[in-house]
Amino acid sequence: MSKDSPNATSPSPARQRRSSDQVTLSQVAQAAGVSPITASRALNYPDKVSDSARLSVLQAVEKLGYVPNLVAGSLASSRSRLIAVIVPSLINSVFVEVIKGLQETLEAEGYQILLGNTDYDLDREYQLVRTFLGWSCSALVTAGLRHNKACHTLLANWDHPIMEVMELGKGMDLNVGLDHVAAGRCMAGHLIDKGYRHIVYVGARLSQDYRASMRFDGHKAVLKEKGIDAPLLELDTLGSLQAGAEGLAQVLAQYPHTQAIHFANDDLAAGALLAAQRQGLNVPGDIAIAGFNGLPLGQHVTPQLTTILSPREEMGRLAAKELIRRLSGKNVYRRQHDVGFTLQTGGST
Amino acid sequence: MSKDSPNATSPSPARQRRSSDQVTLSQVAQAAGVSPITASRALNYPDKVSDSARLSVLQAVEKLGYVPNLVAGSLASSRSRLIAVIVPSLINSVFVEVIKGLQETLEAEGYQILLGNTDYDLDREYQLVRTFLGWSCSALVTAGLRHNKACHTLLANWDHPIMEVMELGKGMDLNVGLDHVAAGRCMAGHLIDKGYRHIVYVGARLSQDYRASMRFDGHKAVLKEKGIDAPLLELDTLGSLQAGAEGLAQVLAQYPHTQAIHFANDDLAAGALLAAQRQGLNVPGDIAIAGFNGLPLGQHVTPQLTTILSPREEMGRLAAKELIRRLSGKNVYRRQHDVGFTLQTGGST
DNA sequence: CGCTGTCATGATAGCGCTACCATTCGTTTT
DNA sequence: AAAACGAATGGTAGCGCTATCATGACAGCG
Repeated sequence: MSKDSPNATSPSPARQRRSSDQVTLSQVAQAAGVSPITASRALNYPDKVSDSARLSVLQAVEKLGYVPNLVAGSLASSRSRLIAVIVPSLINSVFVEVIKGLQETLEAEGYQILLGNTDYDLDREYQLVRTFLGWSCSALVTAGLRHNKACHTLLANWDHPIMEVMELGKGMDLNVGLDHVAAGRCMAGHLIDKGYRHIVYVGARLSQDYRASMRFDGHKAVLKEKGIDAPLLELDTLGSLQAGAEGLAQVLAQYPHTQAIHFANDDLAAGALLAAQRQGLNVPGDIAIAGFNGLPLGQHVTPQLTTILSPREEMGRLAAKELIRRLSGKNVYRRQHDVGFTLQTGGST
Repeated sequence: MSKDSPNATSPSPARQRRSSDQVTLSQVAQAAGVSPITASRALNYPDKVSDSARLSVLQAVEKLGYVPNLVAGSLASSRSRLIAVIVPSLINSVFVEVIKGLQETLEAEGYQILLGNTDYDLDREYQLVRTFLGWSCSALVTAGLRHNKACHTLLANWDHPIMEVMELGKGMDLNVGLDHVAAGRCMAGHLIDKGYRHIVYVGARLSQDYRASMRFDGHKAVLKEKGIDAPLLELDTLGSLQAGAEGLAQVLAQYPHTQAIHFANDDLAAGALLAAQRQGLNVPGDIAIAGFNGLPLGQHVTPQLTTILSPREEMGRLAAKELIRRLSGKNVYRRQHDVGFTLQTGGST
């Protein structure tokens, strides 16, 4: 008579399925003496059920050790509380700080982060975006305004918020960042003001780190306005202290008259500064050094590094706040937010 | 007679649902002239269908711009290709490097990372674990062997791989890390060998960063064996260059006879070293300084920092490889992997 | 020639949850 | 007093995909 056992003479096909033996919401509902849908509401919209219902559901959850199946919930509601975050690199601490800002704000609102790393490859970015869309993410955060064609098309047809961070410009949807051309101009202006005329810009893999090349554009423009030549030295390694040391050596060899070096970031600049120190060069007497980012390290070397402070965690936090605002259905008045930057002059220039 | 629906005379209630207007696999199948299940197989198990079927499905995918709904797939198969990664901090670059190692290996195998940050709070960890289990993650990676009771129970009943990284010991399942007590012994031994006798250990928030306090345990044991006192200075800030500078000042004030400082990590140590430099102190003549981690910065300061190199990215890569091995059903012979560490002597001791 | 095994394909039935409506009941409105 | 309303709850039907079993075709084998 009993049909559940494997050896019974089952009349109908009685297809069985791996039943995953997880506690389900229905079981919770049964234990609480309510319908499944009421149990669902008790957990997701607590003020839509009576106090007594809510209480008995929560007790049943506790008693049975129920863990909600978010996959099922997302499928049914097509909402996921997942936020895709795509960055070009995790080595570069700059992106990590933005992630941190995003993280602390989003997690507090109950969102989880799906992390993707493109390694500066736009095709890789497209693949990641495809995958993430498949997870019905609530929103997508990506570093930078540049995407390949397929990616752009995909995102343009996607009806969830898209937040592009790091740089400022006409994005697909929301945008939080800073103006890198202006930052480049700012530092070049500072170097000019200090009286330097032979200035070399040193970057690492500018085709990848195109924000650094935007800063060079700003730098070059200022020098051009003054009728000064703007030589560029591009290193073929990732930005690092080591690369900075090498950059210094190459500049001294190729441009012996150089008075100041404008590095694309603080890792390079600090590397050069420490290398100069080891070689007994006087900074800024023999050579002035400037960076970008405002890493803590720059404030602990002697002389202190002249740099441009970019509010990275703040950028992440602001981006997260704007996303949350949008996701909770509030009106968005400004799609674009400039977080700005600050010139931080140290003894190195 | 006619209900609210725009045009049709629907006899039954004909409940409608937000149809999300996404291209579905069924549509792809129809366009390709096969059944949905064959389309599914063509995408997930390409060698289980005929060449012609696979081709027409792929063409239909391309033509319709189909993006697989991974949520639905996961619900049906109870597999997700998501890996939960839980770390205590993103400020500390050490964890980021482990994440990086995990990331590059897992992403290459088609897994995505769900990132969680506990801020050194075990209750927070429990919440994150609960959430992540709800996503039917394929595996979970967590930094450290310590969990609260609820978390432990939850994980013990979970039938997916669990990887605990950073430290070495009897874990719940898989474990990749290094022996922090031994690392502490190693550095203390080095300092003793160098002839130092007045040695202070300086850490930051040791109750949170209990791995640093394990290193202190090793340190203390060695000193005790030699009959030497092992004073401890605990700072109440997070480890940073700034905190290192403060640590140095406090040690000099409280323990004026100190010959060497064993810092819990390189951030602190480098901060102290740079501060010593600014103050005109001779390192190691006036005070010797040692750290832990082997951050690049340590190799660029003068004198070079004596430290213990921990293979962080390698730890992430190895953990990922072991997980993948397990997830693909292979036998696991060793549940525990010691990635070891290397004493790197510089001029600072 | 029938039996068995392999391959490609399909029909069916869920995975666990929530959107959508319907129902009930007590309260307010006219 | 009848009608209208809102709050709490429940029944039903999917969300889009895949596990399971069933089927038909064809090859190998005694």
